[in-house]
Amino acid sequence: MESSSTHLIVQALTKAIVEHRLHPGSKLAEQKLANHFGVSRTLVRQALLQLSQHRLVTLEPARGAFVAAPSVSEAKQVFAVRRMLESEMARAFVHQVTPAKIKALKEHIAQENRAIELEDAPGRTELLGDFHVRIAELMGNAVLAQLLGQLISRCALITLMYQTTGAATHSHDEHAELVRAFAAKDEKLAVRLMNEHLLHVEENLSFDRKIPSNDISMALA
Amino acid sequence: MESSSTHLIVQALTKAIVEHRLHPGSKLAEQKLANHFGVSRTLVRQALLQLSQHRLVTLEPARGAFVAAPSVSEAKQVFAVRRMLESEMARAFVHQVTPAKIKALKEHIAQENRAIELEDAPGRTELLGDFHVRIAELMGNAVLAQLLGQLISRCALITLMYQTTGAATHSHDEHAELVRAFAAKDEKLAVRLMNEHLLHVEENLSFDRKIPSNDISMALA
DNA sequence: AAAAACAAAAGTGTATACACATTTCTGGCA
DNA sequence: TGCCAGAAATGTGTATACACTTTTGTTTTT
Repeated sequence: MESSSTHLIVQALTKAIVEHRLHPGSKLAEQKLANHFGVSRTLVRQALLQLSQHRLVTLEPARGAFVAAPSVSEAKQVFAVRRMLESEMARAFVHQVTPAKIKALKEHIAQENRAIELEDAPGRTELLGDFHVRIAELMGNAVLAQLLGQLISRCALITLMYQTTGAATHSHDEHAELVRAFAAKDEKLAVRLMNEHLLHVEENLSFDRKIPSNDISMALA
Repeated sequence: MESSSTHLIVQALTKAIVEHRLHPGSKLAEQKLANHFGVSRTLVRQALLQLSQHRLVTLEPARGAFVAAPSVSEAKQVFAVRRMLESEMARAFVHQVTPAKIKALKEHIAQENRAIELEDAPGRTELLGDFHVRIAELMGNAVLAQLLGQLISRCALITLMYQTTGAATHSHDEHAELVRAFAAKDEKLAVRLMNEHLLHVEENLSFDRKIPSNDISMALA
């Protein structure tokens, strides 16, 4: 893992965006970020470039960087891709389950539980997303895990805006159900549950809200 | 589409890598590239950073950039992801075929044909990969199309090294078969053909070769 | 002659400088 | 008052500078 200065900035900004401390549309001025992180604009620019590739920020020529505000249609496309990818991931996972893997997933779900009970919204959302990445990791497919991670943080920009506690516990329940299907090695059921789960997540989003912009130094403090 | 200076460099290098004019492992010295493109190191660095995110180059701290040399296991993971994604893409595509879309795919296949007859290896490989991206585009899912494009150019680093003319025509035939299944709206067949097609592509790679390094100015001339 | 130590060269990592574009502010004019 | 024009301020885009690291080549030592 690269732990360069640039990477730290990327992580910090990603966290701030995904945890919704930086709102979609907010301007990310290079010098302000540079001051905040105590580095030169050079490193900030590198970080912003990376984030724009992850689609968490958009770069407008000669105008600067802004926190991305994915359109409804883009969000739906991302979810469509997730359903394609993850339903097949579920199918493949069933064929390689082991007691250890089930145990790992159950532990993850226990963590989700804690976050939900504590009403820890950022931690909750992170864990709910990581569940899917964890499956990919347990399959030993790093490429899949990384891809999924990006898709999910891209979704997070949207889901976090609208996901309520109710929707969160619903997701959590479906994760548990999914793990039971895995444990039973029931391929068809697992695939169906994953598909429905993702459809539910998507349905629970209300695609029509206004989001106020925000100040950088506030959000990163 | 952004047509900034940086983007032009990314495209030029991507093309050179995918077309195998720059061999895996080759050093990409910043100043040499800067001289070649007539810009400063700044822009070259940005381009290399982007390419490293696309996994076409690897950045070694304090040592520089090198054309990526994906490991066998990484290649297999990429193919596994492609099978997951594309078999479901095929399924979804069947449910939204139109005569116009079939026509578009047939035209693409005609292009493939020309490239194969002309023994135009780079063009051939590009077209064979683009076939899959074209499907995603016809589905109107830009996210899917972009994701697939990256996966495929990542594969290209490998396939191009080992793919023979024979394998290429084989791929081409399977594309045609796939389109027939689409036209017949035969979901099961389309999904199966796509899966088998990708398995064949993967099987046709021989994962044990030596690749010589290469010089920059030669390759880009 | 081979290996180790040192010196020179080349290259990367980060900061800074400056040209140019955009935004914001101000003053004049209708 | 409201609006437009122009000027100051702010901010981005690219080049350059410089410290530090790696590599390469040379000399010394065994």
